[in-house]
Amino acid sequence: MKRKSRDILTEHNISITNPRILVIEELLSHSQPITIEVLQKKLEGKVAVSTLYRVINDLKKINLLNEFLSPENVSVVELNLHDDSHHHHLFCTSCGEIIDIDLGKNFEDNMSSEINKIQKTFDFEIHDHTLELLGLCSSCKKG
Amino acid sequence: MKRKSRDILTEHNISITNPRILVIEELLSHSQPITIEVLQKKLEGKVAVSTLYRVINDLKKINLLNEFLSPENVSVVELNLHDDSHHHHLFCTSCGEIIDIDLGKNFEDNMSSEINKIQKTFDFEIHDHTLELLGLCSSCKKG
DNA sequence: TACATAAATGAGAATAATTCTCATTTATTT
DNA sequence: AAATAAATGAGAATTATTCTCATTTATGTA
Repeated sequence: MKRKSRDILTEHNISITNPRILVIEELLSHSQPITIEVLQKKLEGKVAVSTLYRVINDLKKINLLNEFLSPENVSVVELNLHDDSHHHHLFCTSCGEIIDIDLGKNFEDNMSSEINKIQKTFDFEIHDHTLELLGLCSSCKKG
Repeated sequence: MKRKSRDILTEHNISITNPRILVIEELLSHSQPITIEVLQKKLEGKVAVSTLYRVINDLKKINLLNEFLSPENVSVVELNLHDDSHHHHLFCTSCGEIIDIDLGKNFEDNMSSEINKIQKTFDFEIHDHTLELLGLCSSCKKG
């Protein structure tokens, strides 16, 4: 894990420091996005809070990390190891779980043509889009 | 305008106060969403900052106002006069302009069926979705 | 219309998340 | 291994938002 974290930093051409390794290791050990609050707790005593924020910004700059907001406006981060970063999020509004999802190719194509129409209507040049789905996860909808 | 603002408050069954009237008037005079910062400037000297936030929360509670975040995480508000609040946003990432958009019925239908698939795949119960488009508005894409 | 009660306001203090500062430590390059 | 550049830690500063509480305003009732 430490090795992998180092390799990631090397590949991205930024210097290898302990805080960066620790942050990446922590994110690697999660398969899903986590809030900054949780990340902070996990690194308590190992990485200063100011450094944590700095590392997050450093990793964002080289596009190794995505940051976005949950429906309650809480900052959430996730590693973006491969450059196929285009995906969407599914939020459980009860427990806060967040799941990365991909949409079917058909649907993404559909969306592209819809976006084309909108570009023309509003004379915009659209570069990106986000789609987020909100609801209850399987355990919360039962409970 | 003042009359209309009063009527809106009456319809929604909350007490009619000056700060509420002023906030609603200000929002009525804008056809598009505006940031809290701008709203604050416009009401400077007329409504205390703490009251502004309180009024925003009051109006949100009765679903008369929507609040959301721009791509730069700036809070943006808009009146929601009719209950057909389902729409999406188009952001200019250069000047910050925000436009309300509706998607074609076909496309929304398409989205519904995609969402159905996702509900099954992840065993979620999806209640809502947001779609935001980011790009350059007609003047920014030229300049 | 006036009174009593409940609700809303203003001003500034408190809080929370994030960024900044700067002296010290750690990486990188040679 | 030394010199230079970059990153870090600790806490101060900043910003947006919420909270507190004494005062003002609105509402319901007689």
